[in-house]
Amino acid sequence: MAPVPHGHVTLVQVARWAGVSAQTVSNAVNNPERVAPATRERILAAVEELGYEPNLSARALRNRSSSLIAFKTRPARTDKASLLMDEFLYALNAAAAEAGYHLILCHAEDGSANEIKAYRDLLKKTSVDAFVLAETHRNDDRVSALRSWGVPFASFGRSWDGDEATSWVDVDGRAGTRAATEHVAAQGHRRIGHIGWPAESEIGSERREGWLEGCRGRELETDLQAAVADTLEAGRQAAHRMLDSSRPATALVCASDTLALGVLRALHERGLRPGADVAVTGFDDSPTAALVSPGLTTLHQPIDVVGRQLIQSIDNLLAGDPRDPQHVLLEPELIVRGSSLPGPPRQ
Amino acid sequence: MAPVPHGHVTLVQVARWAGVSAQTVSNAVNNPERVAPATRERILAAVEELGYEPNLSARALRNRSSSLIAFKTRPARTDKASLLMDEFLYALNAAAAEAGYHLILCHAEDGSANEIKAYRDLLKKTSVDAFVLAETHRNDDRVSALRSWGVPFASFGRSWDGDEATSWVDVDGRAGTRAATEHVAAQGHRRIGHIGWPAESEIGSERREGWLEGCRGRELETDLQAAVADTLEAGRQAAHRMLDSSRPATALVCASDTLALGVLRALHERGLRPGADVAVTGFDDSPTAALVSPGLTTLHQPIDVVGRQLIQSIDNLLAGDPRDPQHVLLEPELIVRGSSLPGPPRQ
DNA sequence: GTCACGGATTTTGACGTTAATAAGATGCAG
DNA sequence: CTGCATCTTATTAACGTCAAAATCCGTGAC
Repeated sequence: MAPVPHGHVTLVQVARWAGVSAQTVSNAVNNPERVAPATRERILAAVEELGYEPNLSARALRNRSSSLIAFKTRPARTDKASLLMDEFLYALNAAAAEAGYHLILCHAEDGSANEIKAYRDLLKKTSVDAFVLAETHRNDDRVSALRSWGVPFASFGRSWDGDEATSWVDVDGRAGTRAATEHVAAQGHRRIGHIGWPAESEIGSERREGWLEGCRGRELETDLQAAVADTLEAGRQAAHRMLDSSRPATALVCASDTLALGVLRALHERGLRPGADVAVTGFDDSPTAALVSPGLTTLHQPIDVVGRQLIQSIDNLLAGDPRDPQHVLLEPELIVRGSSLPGPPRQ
Repeated sequence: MAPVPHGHVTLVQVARWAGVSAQTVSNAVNNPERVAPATRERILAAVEELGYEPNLSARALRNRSSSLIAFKTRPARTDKASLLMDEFLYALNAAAAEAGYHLILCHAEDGSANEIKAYRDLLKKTSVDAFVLAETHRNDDRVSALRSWGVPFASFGRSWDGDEATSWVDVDGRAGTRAATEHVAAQGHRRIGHIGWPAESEIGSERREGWLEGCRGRELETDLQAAVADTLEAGRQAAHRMLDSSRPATALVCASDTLALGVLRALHERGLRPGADVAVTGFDDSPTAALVSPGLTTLHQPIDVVGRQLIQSIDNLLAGDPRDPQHVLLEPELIVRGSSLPGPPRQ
């Protein structure tokens, strides 16, 4: 199986074994067409036999390219419900591995200056091939920094500055929220409120737009709306306000599961039943959404597709593919659970 | 600020700038004591001025050591409440960065054979310095593989085989569960049930032991116990059984937040109030625990300490530190919320 | 039979770093 | 003033890989 105990097998050893020069082995591995079929076969057999794997450090040194893709993790805020970044990281890593890349993690304290410094350091030190950004926003310093360095990158989150040159993959929050709104409207709700984020948030604005579109499509009023921080407590208070209104909401479409869970808490405090009395929807399909009683209707992001697409884009970029910047907008999937359905709460 | 636009700065350039040889620059950076103070100062100024960062690929090639630590991500199971691995990854990466390492992610489909293959490939290709394992279990193939290759590693999760040679960091599930049990006993509960995992799970067994110890310390009966899969549905059903008993439980101590959420669902179905009617506790302090109503009493794992300790251990290992394998058992912290307190549910 | 062509293979050198070793400078004892 | 130890700096070579250039060899044209 593994005839070599340790002592990494190198090109030269394979070459000796196959009775050719090191360069020919290199060619057999990287440019098969340059090598005569018979020789190639013999070499590949040797590679197999000896368990040769090219040394990436040497390759990186020689080629100035490491097949490393960098991604910066961020603290898992425990007051948020969403596992999105965890799932994203897994999906991204799986896609990277499939395409022959490795993911290297970057660490920086909060603040884009720190982050940019960390990127630059990593770049100098390791010749990473590309970066993946997440949670981009308007006037994102990271984008301009990476662009000014000429480093390939792709982002999970569209380029909000109308920057056509950036490859990105995003999930259509507007379409998702509209779908949620139309879903509750289809259950007969006419007073549909929206609890979202402040206007500074591009993502929040998109989701609010979706709710507006959903309401307008059915000629429903859109006076019940709140723009609050993404915390459970903020959602709870906003829900109370909308239920205290003279013409209270019978459905609340939220910009996140966290906010929706705040709504559920408010309903609980008022002795109202989610679904039966007030329909509630969230966004992100966090684990919590499936675990609360009744289950929370929410929007699921096709995160594995996002990962694959980003790697795909980076692959194109690195290959110098002419049809360069790709822009991919994916539809989230509405997951209907008890919180938006009338009748006895079901799971 | 950055006088060099791109074109990585190398040792030789710094050397030229400072009027010394490349080796002297290398020494100034890595072995300051070998260089005369005045020269050192001049060189470090040049390093600063030119923004020199050592190229890790070249270093890895030369030294056969990359300052890379590998960690395998696993799929984020969306039916689980816990963000533990997400938080862990962040903590580990932060600690690694602080100590001058980088985290490289490893991908493998489920199954320890795949995982071991992935480890071996990574090792051959990148000369990673060390591995971090998580969720170790009895007869863990990964441990024997890594040991047989002579690769340094440390694990989050103790070595269940009584293997003294492995460095590990773990959280004391037994002490945690005992604390939870004693906490509900202190609220006056006398019929305390336990919903945990099957005996194959070492972690589950530890937690069950903690409950047993807590009960025995107060001479309470221990007949109400269940060993089930870690799903919400299993927790729900187990709770129903224990509440259908002729002498039903008034408190349920669970091995995970997921199970505890199943219990909450069962209570909801029965019209019982968590805390007031039946005390419930979980384990892991998942985001969900803080977000449900009432909040779920649970045990918080000091995950940042785990990360730092693991990197510390690896650092020692790599330094060839003689006081080699470190074993660190940390206490989880009991977070008391409404689900285990009598009276009106509070948050 | 010579020569040009082209495919297959090898040689050479460089990527940036550092261990090992050599060389140079300084000081001090004899 | 010679010789030797000490401290500092420089030279050499190697880590494994691969692009570029050089070499080799067989084919076919003239």
